[in-house]
Amino acid sequence: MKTAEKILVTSLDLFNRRGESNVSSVDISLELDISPGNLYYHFKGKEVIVEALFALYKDQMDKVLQSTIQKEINIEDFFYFLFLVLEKGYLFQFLYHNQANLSENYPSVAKAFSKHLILQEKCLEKLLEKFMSEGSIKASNVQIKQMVELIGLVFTQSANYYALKGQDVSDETHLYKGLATILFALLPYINLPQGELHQLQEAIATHSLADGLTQA
Amino acid sequence: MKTAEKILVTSLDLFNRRGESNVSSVDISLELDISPGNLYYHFKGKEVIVEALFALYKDQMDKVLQSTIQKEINIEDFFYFLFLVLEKGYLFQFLYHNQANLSENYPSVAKAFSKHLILQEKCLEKLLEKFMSEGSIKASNVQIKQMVELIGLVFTQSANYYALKGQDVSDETHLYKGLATILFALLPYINLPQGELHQLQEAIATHSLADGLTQA
DNA sequence: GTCTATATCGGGATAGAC
DNA sequence: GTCTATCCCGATATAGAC
Repeated sequence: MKTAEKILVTSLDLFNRRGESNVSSVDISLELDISPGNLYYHFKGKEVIVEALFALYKDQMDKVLQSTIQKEINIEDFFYFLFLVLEKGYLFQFLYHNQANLSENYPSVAKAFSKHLILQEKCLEKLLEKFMSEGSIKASNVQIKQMVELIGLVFTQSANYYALKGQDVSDETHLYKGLATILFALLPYINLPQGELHQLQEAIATHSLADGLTQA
Repeated sequence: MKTAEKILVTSLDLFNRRGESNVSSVDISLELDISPGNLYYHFKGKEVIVEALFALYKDQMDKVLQSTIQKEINIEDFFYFLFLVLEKGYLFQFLYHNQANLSENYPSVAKAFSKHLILQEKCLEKLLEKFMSEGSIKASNVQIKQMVELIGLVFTQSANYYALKGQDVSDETHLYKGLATILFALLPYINLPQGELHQLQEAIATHSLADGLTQA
Protein backbone atom coordinates (compact mmCIF):
# COMPACT_ATOMS: atom_id res chain seq x y z
CA MET A 1 0.00 0.00 0.00
CA LYS A 2 1.35 3.42 -1.00
CA THR A 3 1.85 6.04 1.67
CA ALA A 4 -0.90 8.24 0.26
CA GLU A 5 -3.39 5.42 0.51
CA LYS A 6 -2.18 4.48 3.99
CA ILE A 7 -2.75 8.06 5.07
CA LEU A 8 -6.35 7.95 3.86
CA VAL A 9 -7.10 4.63 5.55
CA THR A 10 -5.54 5.68 8.84
CA SER A 11 -7.19 9.10 8.76
CA LEU A 12 -10.60 7.55 8.18
CA ASP A 13 -10.06 5.20 11.08
CA LEU A 14 -8.89 7.95 13.44
CA PHE A 15 -11.60 10.35 12.35
CA ASN A 16 -14.29 7.74 12.92
CA ARG A 17 -12.94 6.75 16.31
CA ARG A 18 -12.02 10.12 17.80
CA GLY A 19 -13.90 12.62 15.68
CA GLU A 20 -12.30 14.62 12.91
CA SER A 21 -11.75 17.76 14.99
CA ASN A 22 -9.89 15.79 17.65
CA VAL A 23 -7.37 14.40 15.20
CA SER A 24 -4.52 16.70 14.21
CA SER A 25 -2.22 16.14 11.28
CA VAL A 26 0.49 15.27 13.79
CA ASP A 27 -1.74 12.56 15.26
CA ILE A 28 -2.12 11.00 11.85
CA SER A 29 1.59 11.01 11.12
CA LEU A 30 2.29 9.67 14.61
CA GLU A 31 -0.10 6.77 14.08
CA LEU A 32 1.60 5.98 10.78
CA ASP A 33 5.13 6.43 12.14
CA ILE A 34 5.92 9.05 9.55
CA SER A 35 6.85 12.68 10.03
CA PRO A 36 4.41 15.59 9.80
CA GLY A 37 6.50 16.93 6.95
CA ASN A 38 6.05 13.72 5.04
CA LEU A 39 2.31 13.85 5.56
CA TYR A 40 2.30 17.34 4.10
CA TYR A 41 4.20 16.15 1.10
CA HIS A 42 1.25 13.89 0.24
CA PHE A 43 -1.67 15.96 1.46
CA LYS A 44 -1.36 19.68 1.94
CA GLY A 45 -3.42 19.84 5.12
CA LYS A 46 -6.31 18.03 6.71
CA GLU A 47 -8.76 19.68 4.40
CA VAL A 48 -7.42 17.79 1.39
CA ILE A 49 -7.66 14.53 3.31
CA VAL A 50 -11.26 15.19 4.28
CA GLU A 51 -12.11 16.06 0.71
CA ALA A 52 -10.51 12.86 -0.57
CA LEU A 53 -12.41 10.79 1.99
CA PHE A 54 -15.67 12.43 1.07
CA ALA A 55 -15.03 11.63 -2.58
CA LEU A 56 -14.62 7.97 -1.59
CA TYR A 57 -17.83 8.10 0.42
CA LYS A 58 -19.74 9.66 -2.43
CA ASP A 59 -18.45 7.07 -4.90
CA GLN A 60 -19.50 4.14 -2.77
CA MET A 61 -22.86 5.65 -1.90
CA ASP A 62 -23.60 6.46 -5.51
CA LYS A 63 -22.95 2.85 -6.46
CA VAL A 64 -25.54 1.69 -3.96
CA LEU A 65 -28.09 4.18 -5.26
CA GLN A 66 -27.28 3.26 -8.85
CA SER A 67 -27.91 -0.42 -8.18
CA THR A 68 -31.40 0.42 -6.95
CA ILE A 69 -32.39 2.26 -10.06
CA GLN A 70 -31.15 -0.44 -12.39
CA LYS A 71 -32.54 -3.56 -10.73
CA GLU A 72 -36.29 -3.49 -10.33
CA ILE A 73 -36.50 -3.89 -6.59
CA ASN A 74 -39.64 -4.68 -4.63
CA ILE A 75 -40.62 -3.34 -1.26
CA GLU A 76 -38.87 -6.09 0.69
CA ASP A 77 -35.62 -5.47 -1.14
CA PHE A 78 -36.21 -1.85 -0.29
CA PHE A 79 -35.51 -2.39 3.37
CA TYR A 80 -32.37 -4.26 2.53
CA PHE A 81 -31.38 -1.30 0.39
CA LEU A 82 -32.02 1.04 3.30
CA PHE A 83 -29.72 -1.09 5.39
CA LEU A 84 -26.98 -0.91 2.79
CA VAL A 85 -27.16 2.89 2.86
CA LEU A 86 -27.07 2.95 6.66
CA GLU A 87 -24.07 0.66 6.58
CA LYS A 88 -22.12 2.80 4.11
CA GLY A 89 -22.83 5.74 6.36
CA TYR A 90 -21.43 3.76 9.25
CA LEU A 91 -18.12 3.25 7.42
CA PHE A 92 -17.76 7.01 7.08
CA GLN A 93 -19.43 7.93 10.34
CA PHE A 94 -17.10 10.84 11.00
CA LEU A 95 -18.90 12.75 8.23
CA TYR A 96 -22.12 12.54 10.20
CA HIS A 97 -20.69 12.73 13.66
CA ASN A 98 -19.17 16.18 13.48
CA GLN A 99 -21.16 17.78 10.72
CA ALA A 100 -21.35 21.16 12.41
CA ASN A 101 -17.57 21.48 12.46
CA LEU A 102 -17.37 19.93 9.07
CA SER A 103 -19.52 22.55 7.44
CA GLU A 104 -17.71 25.32 9.27
CA ASN A 105 -14.19 24.16 8.50
CA TYR A 106 -14.72 22.57 5.09
CA PRO A 107 -17.53 24.41 3.33
CA SER A 108 -16.75 22.75 0.01
CA VAL A 109 -17.32 19.31 1.52
CA ALA A 110 -20.45 20.51 3.26
CA LYS A 111 -21.85 21.80 0.00
CA ALA A 112 -21.11 18.55 -1.82
CA PHE A 113 -22.60 16.61 1.08
CA SER A 114 -25.89 18.47 1.08
CA LYS A 115 -26.08 18.20 -2.69
CA HIS A 116 -25.55 14.47 -2.46
CA LEU A 117 -28.17 14.14 0.27
CA ILE A 118 -30.76 15.95 -1.78
CA LEU A 119 -30.06 13.70 -4.74
CA GLN A 120 -30.32 10.67 -2.52
CA GLU A 121 -33.69 11.81 -1.27
CA LYS A 122 -34.91 12.41 -4.81
CA CYS A 123 -33.96 8.83 -5.55
CA LEU A 124 -35.82 7.62 -2.46
CA GLU A 125 -38.88 9.60 -3.42
CA LYS A 126 -38.96 8.07 -6.89
CA LEU A 127 -38.71 4.60 -5.39
CA LEU A 128 -41.55 5.21 -2.96
CA GLU A 129 -43.69 6.72 -5.70
CA LYS A 130 -43.13 3.60 -7.75
CA PHE A 131 -44.28 1.46 -4.84
CA MET A 132 -47.29 3.72 -4.50
CA SER A 133 -48.26 3.34 -8.13
CA GLU A 134 -47.80 -0.43 -7.83
CA GLY A 135 -50.09 -0.44 -4.84
CA SER A 136 -47.63 -1.84 -2.32
CA ILE A 137 -47.73 1.50 -0.53
CA LYS A 138 -50.90 3.41 0.19
CA ALA A 139 -50.17 7.07 0.76
CA SER A 140 -50.61 10.57 -0.59
CA ASN A 141 -47.82 12.49 -2.28
CA VAL A 142 -47.36 14.58 0.81
CA GLN A 143 -47.08 11.49 2.94
CA ILE A 144 -44.43 10.16 0.58
CA LYS A 145 -42.47 13.35 1.12
CA GLN A 146 -42.83 12.89 4.85
CA MET A 147 -41.49 9.36 4.58
CA VAL A 148 -38.49 10.60 2.66
CA GLU A 149 -37.79 13.25 5.26
CA LEU A 150 -38.08 10.79 8.10
CA ILE A 151 -35.77 8.31 6.40
CA GLY A 152 -33.29 11.11 5.75
CA LEU A 153 -33.45 12.08 9.39
CA VAL A 154 -32.73 8.54 10.52
CA PHE A 155 -29.96 8.09 7.95
CA THR A 156 -28.06 11.18 8.88
CA GLN A 157 -28.83 11.67 12.55
CA SER A 158 -29.73 8.49 14.37
CA ALA A 159 -26.12 7.78 15.30
CA ASN A 160 -25.88 11.27 16.79
CA TYR A 161 -29.08 10.69 18.69
CA TYR A 162 -27.84 7.47 20.26
CA ALA A 163 -24.48 9.05 21.01
CA LEU A 164 -26.20 11.97 22.70
CA LYS A 165 -28.09 9.56 24.92
CA GLY A 166 -24.76 8.16 25.97
CA GLN A 167 -25.07 4.91 24.09
CA ASP A 168 -22.19 3.15 22.44
CA VAL A 169 -22.23 3.66 18.71
CA SER A 170 -19.08 1.74 17.86
CA ASP A 171 -20.88 -1.45 16.92
CA GLU A 172 -23.44 -1.92 14.18
CA THR A 173 -26.40 -2.70 16.43
CA HIS A 174 -27.75 0.81 16.24
CA LEU A 175 -28.09 0.47 12.47
CA TYR A 176 -30.83 -2.06 13.03
CA LYS A 177 -32.46 0.20 15.54
CA GLY A 178 -32.53 2.93 12.93
CA LEU A 179 -34.01 0.51 10.47
CA ALA A 180 -36.63 -0.49 13.03
CA THR A 181 -37.59 3.16 13.47
CA ILE A 182 -38.09 3.57 9.74
CA LEU A 183 -40.09 0.37 9.54
CA PHE A 184 -42.24 1.52 12.44
CA ALA A 185 -43.10 4.77 10.70
CA LEU A 186 -43.74 3.29 7.25
CA LEU A 187 -45.58 0.16 8.32
CA PRO A 188 -49.06 1.64 8.52
CA TYR A 189 -48.78 2.67 4.89
CA ILE A 190 -47.42 -0.59 3.56
CA ASN A 191 -49.85 -2.81 1.76
CA LEU A 192 -48.60 -6.36 2.13
CA PRO A 193 -50.10 -9.66 3.27
CA GLN A 194 -49.79 -9.89 7.06
CA GLY A 195 -47.49 -12.90 6.85
CA GLU A 196 -44.86 -11.19 4.79
CA LEU A 197 -44.94 -8.11 6.96
CA HIS A 198 -44.24 -10.09 10.07
CA GLN A 199 -41.38 -11.79 8.32
CA LEU A 200 -39.84 -8.42 7.56
CA GLN A 201 -40.29 -7.16 11.08
CA GLU A 202 -38.77 -10.24 12.60
CA ALA A 203 -35.79 -10.12 10.31
CA ILE A 204 -35.05 -6.63 11.54
CA ALA A 205 -36.02 -7.22 15.15
CA THR A 206 -33.72 -10.19 15.61
CA HIS A 207 -30.84 -7.81 15.12
CA SER A 208 -31.95 -5.24 17.66
CA LEU A 209 -32.67 -7.52 20.59
CA ALA A 210 -31.14 -5.14 23.07
CA ASP A 211 -34.10 -2.84 23.20
CA GLY A 212 -36.91 -5.31 23.44
CA LEU A 213 -37.98 -4.49 19.94
CA THR A 214 -38.26 -8.20 19.31
CA GLN A 215 -41.83 -8.20 20.43
CA ALA A 216 -42.82 -5.82 17.66
CA MET B 1 -28.10 43.88 34.22
CA LYS B 2 -24.99 42.69 36.03
CA THR B 3 -21.89 41.84 34.02
CA ALA B 4 -22.15 38.15 34.87
CA GLU B 5 -25.66 38.01 33.50
CA LYS B 6 -24.72 40.03 30.44
CA ILE B 7 -21.95 37.54 29.75
CA LEU B 8 -24.41 34.66 29.83
CA VAL B 9 -26.92 36.35 27.55
CA THR B 10 -24.29 37.40 25.03
CA SER B 11 -22.58 34.01 25.12
CA LEU B 12 -25.86 32.24 24.44
CA ASP B 13 -26.55 34.52 21.53
CA LEU B 14 -23.08 34.09 20.03
CA PHE B 15 -23.05 30.33 20.61
CA ASN B 16 -26.41 29.95 18.92
CA ARG B 17 -25.45 32.09 15.96
CA ARG B 18 -21.90 30.95 15.29
CA GLY B 19 -21.63 27.64 17.11
CA GLU B 20 -19.97 27.25 20.47
CA SER B 21 -16.62 26.06 19.12
CA ASN B 22 -16.37 29.09 16.86
CA VAL B 23 -16.73 31.53 19.69
CA SER B 24 -13.62 32.22 21.77
CA SER B 25 -13.62 33.91 25.15
CA VAL B 26 -12.04 36.90 23.43
CA ASP B 27 -14.97 37.05 21.00
CA ILE B 28 -17.38 37.22 23.91
CA SER B 29 -15.48 39.97 25.68
CA LEU B 30 -15.14 41.84 22.40
CA GLU B 31 -18.88 41.71 21.81
CA LEU B 32 -19.48 43.02 25.32
CA ASP B 33 -16.76 45.65 25.13
CA ILE B 34 -15.04 44.27 28.17
CA SER B 35 -11.54 42.84 28.48
CA PRO B 36 -10.73 39.11 28.39
CA GLY B 37 -9.33 39.50 31.88
CA ASN B 38 -12.61 40.83 33.14
CA LEU B 39 -14.46 37.94 31.56
CA TYR B 40 -12.18 35.58 33.43
CA TYR B 41 -12.91 37.32 36.65
CA HIS B 42 -16.57 36.31 36.30
CA PHE B 43 -16.26 32.97 34.59
CA LYS B 44 -13.06 31.01 34.74
CA GLY B 45 -13.17 29.79 31.17
CA LYS B 46 -15.74 28.90 28.56
CA GLU B 47 -16.51 25.64 30.28
CA VAL B 48 -18.08 27.40 33.25
CA ILE B 49 -20.19 29.51 30.89
CA VAL B 50 -21.43 26.45 29.03
CA GLU B 51 -22.25 24.73 32.29
CA ALA B 52 -24.20 27.76 33.51
CA LEU B 53 -26.14 27.94 30.24
CA PHE B 54 -26.97 24.26 30.40
CA ALA B 55 -28.27 24.72 33.93
CA LEU B 56 -30.59 27.44 32.60
CA TYR B 57 -31.73 25.17 29.80
CA LYS B 58 -32.41 22.31 32.16
CA ASP B 59 -34.39 24.54 34.52
CA GLN B 60 -36.64 25.83 31.80
CA MET B 61 -37.10 22.43 30.22
CA ASP B 62 -37.93 20.84 33.54
CA LYS B 63 -40.63 23.43 34.11
CA VAL B 64 -42.27 22.49 30.82
CA LEU B 65 -42.14 18.79 31.69
CA GLN B 66 -43.42 19.47 35.17
CA SER B 67 -46.44 21.35 33.86
CA THR B 68 -47.39 18.30 31.80
CA ILE B 69 -47.40 15.96 34.73
CA GLN B 70 -49.47 18.26 36.91
CA LYS B 71 -52.20 19.32 34.52
CA GLU B 72 -54.13 16.46 33.06
CA ILE B 73 -53.50 17.07 29.40
CA ASN B 74 -55.32 15.39 26.54
CA ILE B 75 -53.86 14.31 23.24
CA GLU B 76 -54.46 17.63 21.53
CA ASP B 77 -52.66 19.50 24.28
CA PHE B 78 -49.94 16.93 23.80
CA PHE B 79 -48.93 18.33 20.45
CA TYR B 80 -48.85 21.79 21.90
CA PHE B 81 -46.61 20.43 24.63
CA LEU B 82 -44.32 18.92 21.99
CA PHE B 83 -44.09 22.31 20.38
CA LEU B 84 -43.12 23.94 23.65
CA VAL B 85 -40.28 21.49 24.07
CA LEU B 86 -39.10 22.06 20.51
CA GLU B 87 -39.21 25.78 21.15
CA LYS B 88 -37.18 25.62 24.33
CA GLY B 89 -34.63 23.59 22.41
CA TYR B 90 -34.56 26.32 19.80
CA LEU B 91 -33.63 28.92 22.40
CA PHE B 92 -30.60 26.85 23.35
CA GLN B 93 -29.91 25.45 19.91
CA PHE B 94 -26.15 25.56 20.37
CA LEU B 95 -26.47 22.62 22.74
CA TYR B 96 -27.86 20.52 19.91
CA HIS B 97 -25.92 22.00 17.08
CA ASN B 98 -22.45 21.05 18.17
CA GLN B 99 -23.12 18.11 20.43
CA ALA B 100 -20.13 16.14 19.26
CA ASN B 101 -17.75 18.88 20.35
CA LEU B 102 -19.80 19.50 23.39
CA SER B 103 -19.45 15.98 24.68
CA GLU B 104 -15.75 15.94 23.87
CA ASN B 105 -14.91 19.28 25.46
CA TYR B 106 -17.41 19.36 28.30
CA PRO B 107 -18.06 15.79 29.42
CA SER B 108 -19.86 16.94 32.56
CA VAL B 109 -22.41 18.83 30.48
CA ALA B 110 -22.74 15.91 28.10
CA LYS B 111 -23.47 13.56 30.97
CA ALA B 112 -26.08 15.87 32.44
CA PHE B 113 -27.60 16.33 29.00
CA SER B 114 -28.01 12.64 28.32
CA LYS B 115 -29.40 12.11 31.81
CA HIS B 116 -31.92 14.86 31.21
CA LEU B 117 -32.87 13.42 27.83
CA ILE B 118 -33.50 9.99 29.27
CA LEU B 119 -35.70 11.50 31.97
CA GLN B 120 -37.57 13.48 29.37
CA GLU B 121 -38.23 10.35 27.38
CA LYS B 122 -39.46 8.52 30.46
CA CYS B 123 -41.91 11.37 30.92
CA LEU B 124 -43.01 11.12 27.30
CA GLU B 125 -43.47 7.39 27.61
CA LYS B 126 -45.69 7.76 30.65
CA LEU B 127 -47.81 10.30 28.82
CA LEU B 128 -48.25 8.08 25.80
CA GLU B 129 -49.07 5.10 27.98
CA LYS B 130 -51.75 7.16 29.66
CA PHE B 131 -53.23 8.01 26.26
CA MET B 132 -53.09 4.34 25.39
CA SER B 133 -54.96 3.31 28.51
CA GLU B 134 -57.53 6.01 27.81
CA GLY B 135 -58.00 4.68 24.32
CA SER B 136 -56.94 7.79 22.44
CA ILE B 137 -53.91 5.93 21.20
CA LYS B 138 -54.01 2.40 19.86
CA ALA B 139 -50.60 0.81 20.06
CA SER B 140 -48.52 -1.90 21.72
CA ASN B 141 -45.95 -1.15 24.40
CA VAL B 142 -43.18 -1.65 21.90
CA GLN B 143 -44.80 0.77 19.52
CA ILE B 144 -45.01 3.31 22.31
CA LYS B 145 -41.27 2.93 22.82
CA GLN B 146 -40.76 3.47 19.11
CA MET B 147 -42.83 6.64 19.25
CA VAL B 148 -40.73 7.95 22.10
CA GLU B 149 -37.53 7.20 20.22
CA LEU B 150 -38.80 8.90 17.11
CA ILE B 151 -39.91 11.97 19.02
CA GLY B 152 -36.52 12.09 20.74
CA LEU B 153 -34.82 11.89 17.38
CA VAL B 154 -36.84 14.79 16.01
CA PHE B 155 -36.36 16.84 19.18
CA THR B 156 -32.63 16.55 19.29
CA GLN B 157 -31.63 16.18 15.65
CA SER B 158 -34.09 17.68 13.21
CA ALA B 159 -32.34 21.07 13.27
CA ASN B 160 -29.08 19.32 12.42
CA TYR B 161 -30.78 17.46 9.62
CA TYR B 162 -32.12 20.62 8.02
CA ALA B 163 -28.79 22.37 8.50
CA LEU B 164 -27.02 19.48 6.84
CA LYS B 165 -29.30 19.82 3.84
CA GLY B 166 -28.20 23.41 3.62
CA GLN B 167 -31.46 24.90 4.83
CA ASP B 168 -31.68 27.97 6.98
CA VAL B 169 -32.38 27.10 10.59
CA SER B 170 -32.34 30.59 12.03
CA ASP B 171 -36.10 31.05 11.94
CA GLU B 172 -38.67 28.95 13.74
CA THR B 173 -40.29 27.45 10.66
CA HIS B 174 -38.40 24.21 10.93
CA LEU B 175 -39.93 23.62 14.37
CA TYR B 176 -43.28 23.14 12.69
CA LYS B 177 -41.71 20.83 10.16
CA GLY B 178 -40.38 18.72 13.01
CA LEU B 179 -43.79 18.72 14.58
CA ALA B 180 -45.31 17.68 11.26
CA THR B 181 -42.90 14.75 11.07
CA ILE B 182 -43.92 13.57 14.52
CA LEU B 183 -47.58 13.96 13.68
CA PHE B 184 -47.08 12.00 10.48
CA ALA B 185 -45.55 9.08 12.35
CA LEU B 186 -48.04 9.02 15.22
CA LEU B 187 -51.20 9.67 13.23
CA PRO B 188 -51.97 6.08 12.26
CA TYR B 189 -52.04 5.15 15.92
CA ILE B 190 -54.19 8.02 17.11
CA ASN B 191 -57.79 7.27 17.82
CA LEU B 192 -59.73 10.48 17.33
CA PRO B 193 -62.79 11.54 15.37
CA GLN B 194 -61.71 12.50 11.83
CA GLY B 195 -62.81 16.10 12.31
CA GLU B 196 -60.57 16.75 15.26
CA LEU B 197 -57.62 15.11 13.60
CA HIS B 198 -57.88 17.33 10.58
CA GLN B 199 -58.08 20.34 12.81
CA LEU B 200 -54.81 19.32 14.43
CA GLN B 201 -53.10 18.71 11.15
CA GLU B 202 -54.18 21.99 9.73
CA ALA B 203 -53.05 23.89 12.77
CA ILE B 204 -49.59 22.49 12.29
CA ALA B 205 -49.58 22.62 8.52
CA THR B 206 -50.45 26.31 8.33
CA HIS B 207 -47.11 27.00 9.94
CA SER B 208 -45.04 24.95 7.56
CA LEU B 209 -46.41 26.23 4.29
CA ALA B 210 -42.99 26.36 2.69
CA ASP B 211 -42.79 22.68 2.03
CA GLY B 212 -46.20 21.99 0.64
CA LEU B 213 -47.17 20.16 3.79
CA THR B 214 -50.36 22.15 3.77
CA GLN B 215 -52.08 19.56 1.69
CA ALA B 216 -51.59 16.93 4.37
C1' DG C 1 9.89 10.41 -0.44
C1' DT C 2 11.08 11.26 3.93
C1' DC C 3 13.18 13.56 7.79
C1' DT C 4 14.21 17.51 11.39
C1' DA C 5 13.68 22.02 12.68
C1' DT C 6 11.30 25.97 12.96
C1' DA C 7 7.93 29.71 11.97
C1' DT C 8 3.31 31.22 12.70
C1' DC C 9 -1.05 31.76 14.56
C1' DG C 10 -5.05 31.59 17.62
C1' DG C 11 -7.17 30.46 21.74
C1' DG C 12 -6.93 29.77 26.75
C1' DA C 13 -5.16 31.45 30.88
C1' DT C 14 -3.14 34.59 34.44
C1' DA C 15 -0.42 38.33 36.98
C1' DG C 16 -0.43 42.76 38.54
C1' DA C 17 -1.77 47.65 38.03
C1' DC C 18 -5.73 50.72 38.49
C1' DG D 1 -14.59 44.99 38.95
C1' DT D 2 -11.99 46.05 35.27
C1' DC D 3 -7.92 46.77 32.42
C1' DT D 4 -3.25 45.77 29.98
C1' DA D 5 0.33 42.84 29.09
C1' DT D 6 2.02 38.58 28.67
C1' DC D 7 2.61 33.56 28.72
C1' DC D 8 1.61 28.98 27.30
C1' DC D 9 0.18 25.59 24.32
C1' DG D 10 -1.40 22.93 20.44
C1' DA D 11 -2.15 22.86 15.67
C1' DT D 12 -1.00 24.25 11.01
C1' DA D 13 2.37 25.09 7.76
C1' DT D 14 6.91 25.19 5.44
C1' DA D 15 12.04 25.29 4.52
C1' DG D 16 15.89 22.79 3.67
C1' DA D 17 18.82 18.64 4.51
C1' DC D 18 19.16 13.64 3.41
